[in-house]
Order: sequence, then structure tokens, then C-alpha cells
Amino acid sequence: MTRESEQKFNCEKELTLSLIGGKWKMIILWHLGKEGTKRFGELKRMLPNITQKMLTKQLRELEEDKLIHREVYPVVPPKVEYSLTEHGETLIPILESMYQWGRKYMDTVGKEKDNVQYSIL
Amino acid sequence: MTRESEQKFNCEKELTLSLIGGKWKMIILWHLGKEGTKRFGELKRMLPNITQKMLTKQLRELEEDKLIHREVYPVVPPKVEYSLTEHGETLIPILESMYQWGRKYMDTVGKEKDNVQYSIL
DNA sequence: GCACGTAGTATCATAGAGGATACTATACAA
DNA sequence: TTGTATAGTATCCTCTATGATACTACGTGC
Repeated sequence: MTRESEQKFNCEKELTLSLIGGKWKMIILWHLGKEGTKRFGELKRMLPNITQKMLTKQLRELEEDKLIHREVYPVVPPKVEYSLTEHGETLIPILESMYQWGRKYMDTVGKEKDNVQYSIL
Repeated sequence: MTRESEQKFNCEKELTLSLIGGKWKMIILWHLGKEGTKRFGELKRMLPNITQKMLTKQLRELEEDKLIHREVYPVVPPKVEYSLTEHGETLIPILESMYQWGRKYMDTVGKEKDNVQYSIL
């Protein structure tokens, strides 16, 4: 996914994938969807292993893609709130079904595969 | 996505993503889902820009993840057929909704973004 | 005994996603 | 005047997903 001025896909679902495919994007959307508006620091605390740089990058891209809204309050220390846009909201059902599918997959296939161990943090 | 012996995810949907996130996996699943069993060469012709190596790799991973079935016929020249497993089948509805979502996104957001042009091949 | 078709391997190269670490601006409180 | 809290930037580095290209095995038909 090279965020350039032109992006080509084989199919519309690849466009969708390119928007949620970042390492942390689905979880960010998920939290914003389930729990509503969050501040930068709150998100950071919810994603313990993310670096500031990555969180900023993922948020900027989600914002550029109009999936989240960024509200800056001109105060010190800084306060910035993130929330889903309407487009972002429409993505939640898809994430939901991916969640359900993943659960079922772990329960069945995951256990048959002796060479791989999946684990959820 | 490092196909190692242990994979950790923040959430089950990331497991799902890791299975379909390869560059060509969704389309491969899609074609097998919509049109049924396909030979290696047929798939290759359907995905004009894929290299042999990539097609082989994606297919091997999908097979290892039990999403597709590989049937080898001991003839010369070689004949190998690929088809969805039951697990693979259950993924199709998700791909379908990603397709629909992507379409709608292109029609609305896609047109508002002046710095990016999406195109479907 | 040479070419053909199929389904691959083997090697080498590269871009960019992701990560580690350190640094910044600003108002307020002590 | 020193420290604190927040939301970032700036650099540098690594790894791996993807790609380009060339090569292989094997039986058949000519």
C-alpha cells in the first residue's frame, strides 16, 4: 500500500483491504466503534505495544481515508480526540464478521494445525 | 505476517486478516468461490500480473491454512486442481461484503479525495 | 532426439511497512 | 526554574512481502 496519487486494485475488496490492512487499523477502528471517542493517549494505553510514531501514522492514514475524525483542542497540554466518521461506522459490521470468523477458525482449524499456535494477547 | 510456529494477534479479526491479507489471496479465493475448481494455469491466466512464484506461494499458504484444497493428478504434463475447502467457503460472504463496501466507498469518499485516484483493473 | 506443455523451484534484488529511540512545544504548578 | 503532562516529529534500522528472471522434470508426439 503505497499511499500515492494513484492506486490500482484487482477488485474493490482490495481497496477495502488497503484501508484496514495496516498493522493497527482494525483495532483502532474497533475501539472507536465500541467505546466511542478517544484521546490519543487513551488509544496508546489501549494498544500497549504500539509506538507513538506508529499510532500517529495509522491515525493520520485513517483520517486521510475519511474513516476517522480528528478534533484538536487548542489547549496545553494538547488534547486531541478521535472518533469514527460515518464511513468508519459502516466498516464495523465487517470487522464484526471477521472477528466471529476468526473465533470459529481458531476453534476448529487452529487446533488441527500442529505446526502453528495462534494466540490472542 | 511471519508464517512461524507462533503467531500473536491483538484480536481474532487480525487472525482473519492474516489469512486473507496476501496480495493475491482474496482474488484467488473469490475466483474459486464463484467459478469452482481451477487448475494452476487457469488461475494464472485469470491473474495476468502475477508471477509463477507468487501464485505458488499464495496457493501453498492458503492450502496450509486449510482454506483451499490441492488435488494433484499424476499425469504428464502435470495437472493440479485447486478448490475451496469448507472453511474457505465460509469466507466468501465476508469477501462479498468487503466488495460491496469498497464499491460504495469508491462512489462516495473516493470522489472527494482529490489527491488519490483509485482504479480497478 | 527435439520441441512442447504444465506446474512448478531457485536466485537475486528492492521497496516500504514497521520498530527503537530520542527530541520538541507549551502552559501550569511547585 | 524545574518538572510534568500531552501529542506529537525526526532519524535510523531491519525484515519480509513482493517481483524479475531463469531453470527443471517428464511423457508424448513428430
